[in-house]
Formats: sequence, structure tokens, C-alpha cells
Amino acid sequence: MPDRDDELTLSRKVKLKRLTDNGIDPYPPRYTRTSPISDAIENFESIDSPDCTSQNEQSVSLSGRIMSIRSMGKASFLDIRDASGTIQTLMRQNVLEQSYETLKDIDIGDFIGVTGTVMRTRTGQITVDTKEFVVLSKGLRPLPEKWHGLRDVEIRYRQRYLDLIANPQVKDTFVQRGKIIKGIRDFFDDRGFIEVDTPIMVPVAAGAHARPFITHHNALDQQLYLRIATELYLKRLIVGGFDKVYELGRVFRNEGIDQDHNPEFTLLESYEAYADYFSVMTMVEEMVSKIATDIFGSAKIPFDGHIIDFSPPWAKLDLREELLARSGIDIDEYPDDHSLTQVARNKGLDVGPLESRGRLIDKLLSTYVEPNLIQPTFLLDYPEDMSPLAKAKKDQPGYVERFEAFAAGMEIANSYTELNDPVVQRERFESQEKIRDIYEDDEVDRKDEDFLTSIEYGMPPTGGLGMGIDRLVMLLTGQASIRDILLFPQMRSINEQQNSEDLE
RNA sequence: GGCCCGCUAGCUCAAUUGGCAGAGCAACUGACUCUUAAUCAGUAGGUUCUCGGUUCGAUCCCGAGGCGGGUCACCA
Repeated sequence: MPDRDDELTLSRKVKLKRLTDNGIDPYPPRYTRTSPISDAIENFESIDSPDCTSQNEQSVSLSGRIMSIRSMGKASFLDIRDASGTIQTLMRQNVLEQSYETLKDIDIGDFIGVTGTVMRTRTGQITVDTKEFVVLSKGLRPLPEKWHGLRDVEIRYRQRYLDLIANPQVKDTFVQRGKIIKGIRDFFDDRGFIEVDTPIMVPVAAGAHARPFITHHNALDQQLYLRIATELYLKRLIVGGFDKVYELGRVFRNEGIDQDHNPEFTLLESYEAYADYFSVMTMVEEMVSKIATDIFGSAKIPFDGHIIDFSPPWAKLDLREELLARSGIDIDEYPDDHSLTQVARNKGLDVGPLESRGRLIDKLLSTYVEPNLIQPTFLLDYPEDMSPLAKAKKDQPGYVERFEAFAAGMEIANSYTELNDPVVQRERFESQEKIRDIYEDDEVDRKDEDFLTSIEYGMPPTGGLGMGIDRLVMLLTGQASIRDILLFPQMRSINEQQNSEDLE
């Protein structure tokens, strides 16, 4: 934001100076209000009847930001807003006397505290009949327009505080987000899970297919990465004897930004010993439907023109069969990357010269299957090629016990019966490293030697879950863009010096 | 990264074929003691995102760049 003193901020600075010149502290350290605004309104409504007018004489002190001013000379109405609500205040010259003059130095956007009695105006509006008021904070910049609000999406994201002030429904979405996250915590806590915090800065960025952010620790003189998943640390805790753990944490993936990708996002992961992907499936259904019902009053949630019904049980589809039905391709008939590349190209897919079988299947799924999964659906039994951390299916070579959950065409959860055979796990890591080399794909999962050591001590059979919380919040709150459920989505910096340097 | 769209007063938006850049809100001055998008009268406010080009003349046309949005690619 340019700091030039335009006319509007200048006028506010003049008023600020006048306030201090008159001995008024425009930024007093504290203010004691008798209640939030909503409580005062409710309290008044509960006693507001003609036969107990004496109660109405009880004085209240309320505080908030001035949202509008309607001045009629010797009387003015100011609407003030706090987090709980908005109330009108009436300022009258004959009541306030000389302090009425201070109103001249008050602007929309300033914070004030008012003391007076609650009453109704002739038009029935609940109003504080102000006996005295104090300035709590003088604003130097004008607020966005009161009627149209703030529409410029760039400013809404870059200066979210303005968005929150000007567009109250935006705040509701973030309140709901908080409730959803609390609902998840309650759900796991009630089931005996322990919430843990594992490292964000890690020596090996493993546990998912993604490129990491790189950083450096000076004292250790060591390259570190920002985690791309919490998986391998949580499984170490299963080895260590936590039978039920979860982490609700931020992970970081160095990739593109669009409506459902932000470089940092909130990931829920849980691991439960002696569970498998079937029991995790049941848990996911129960959790999401419970949260939807608890917070939104129904398991049926409108999203993007659909009504998504999260009531269990969700549809369960076999991955191979579903892909065959949607695309006509039976992946079992194409056991290597060359043949699968050929058939995918024949279908008109944009396939690079060198793509691994796992990546090709992923591409087929996102083209033919995932967009059609509008109602909550589990896709079951993934090929081993794209699941290095999942346990093989006993009776189905080449497949693992894994599901992903989809709704509105978006992936919302990923789960498997965890691979706990250290020898097989080592082989899987090695083959991933080979894939990384052969296909020059630096997103392929990395080998974590310390994790291998841990499971060599023995890890019990375990069911694991990963769930993208931002996408879940999008679905439940009806927001089509991840930027509308992240308070501060990642944006390119505006730095004029930087830009001019780039030009050189 | 490709393609498409947008960027005009603090905010929301106009501007004819390329011909003096406007309105509402906000601000300022004045009137007004029950208004509520208060009202009424007046005033002020612009690097039209930036740089360059075409032209007598550019918000408008052309080129390069910046930022954002959409979309495809990439990516869970």
C-alpha cells in the first residue's frame, strides 16, 4: 500500500491531532465494556415491555467499530459493531454537551466506547441513548464502501482484514472452518486418539509424491526440507507404542497454485494400530457425516449446484473396474509403462515421453473417474506402482489395500493398510528411487532410512488416513476456491524494487 | 508455462469511432434533535497498473512488462 498522504488520510490525521490537542487519548490502553453488543440487545429484548420500563434505565457500556454515521446537526446516529453484532447509538447535543463537539473528529472506521441506556427509537430500532463516549482507536485510512463492500478479489486476499470488515459473510466461513477443525479434534479425542506434533523441518521430505521446499539450518550447517506429509513420523510413533495418534498440521508442497491447491495446507493424518483400511473407511464416513450434521444441521450439503449427501454408507467402487467402465482401459492388460502410454495416447491423453505406470494410471483416473465422483465415494484397491507405503492385497498381485475418498470430484481422503514389512518397504523405496532416476521425476517419494530402521523394530498392523482439511472445509462451506477458506492464501509479493531488479 | 479476461478517485462502477475522464458512497464546507444506503446545498479529489510505440490528439489502437482472475498443462 502506498503511504502517500492523500486527502482522505490527511483529513483523519488533522482530526487525530485535534483530539490530542483537546487532551483526548486517541489510543487509550483499555476499555471496560459491560458486555458484547449481542448480549446487550438480548438483555434489552428480554425485559422490553411497557410494564417494566424502570429496568431499561440500567446503563450499559458497549464498544466497537463505527460502521456508519447519520448526523442531523444536533443529534447523530452511529452504528457500532463488535464481533457479536451491531447496535445503533444515539448522540444528542443536549445530553453530551461539549463532548458532542468531539464527534466532528470521529470517522467511520474508528473504535469508540459508549455508555448509556438501551431504548427503542420511534421506528422501533434498539439504540443506546449515549450519555458519554470515548475514543478507543482512531483509524487513519477510510474503510471500503459500505453498500457494495469490497469486491476486488486481489485486495480481498491481500488485505483480508478489509474483506472481513466489509463482507461479514466471509467471517462466517472462517468461523465455520474453526468449528470443523474443532469437530475433527473432538471426534478423534473421543475415540482415544492422542494428538501429536511432529517436525515440520525434516532431513528427508518423504511420505508423499511432491516436491518440497528447501531450507537450511545454520548451526547444523545442514539442508532441511519443509515436510510434505506427517506420515513417516506418525508411524514411528505407532512403532513406539502409541496405538492411536493423529496430527492436524500444516504441510508444504512446492507446486502450482489454483482453486484447490495452496503451497501450504492443513493435513489431517491418523494412524491406528490393529485397524485396517476397512475400519478407516467406516471412521471417515462417520466423522464427515457427524461434522456436517453437528455444524450445518444436516449431512446433505449444497455444493456447486449439487446436494452432496455425506450420510453413511458412501459408495464403494473398485478402482480397476471403475476405470475400465469409464475409459474402456483395463490396466491389468497393460502391465508396463510403454503399453499403457500407447493406449492412453490412443485415447487422446497428453502423455509425456517418459512417464511411470503409476503416474499414467493417476492421469487416467483424474481424467475418466474422479470428475464423476460427485457423491461421496470410496475408490478401492490401488495399483502398487502408485502406493509405495501401502500393504499388498493378499489375493490380488500388484494391488494394495488402499482407498481414496472423493466428493464433488475432489479427493478428500487417502488411506491404506500400512505396509509394516520392513524388507518389502525397503524394496518399495528402492524402486521409487529408481523411478525417480529413470523418469527424472523429483516428486517421487523418497527413501527415509531412519523410518526403515524404526519399522525394522516391528510395527503392528495399522490403518492410516490422510485428509485434506482445506478441501473438506471447501465442501462443507460451499466455497469453490481454496482461497476463500484460507485466511491468507499465498500471493505473489508486490515489491516494486524487486520488479525493477528483475528487469535488469 | 500456454490461452482468455480484468486493472479508471479511498471503495463500487461509467466513459460514444481515438476528441476536455464522470457518477454514487467516503472526504471537506454549510443546514438539520428519531435517522437507518438519512436528506438538502456546495467544494475538492486522477501517474486511467508501468514503460514504449502509432497519432494533431490514446482510458480506448499496437508492443513489452507487472499484478490478479479463469482455463489448460502441472499437481493430490
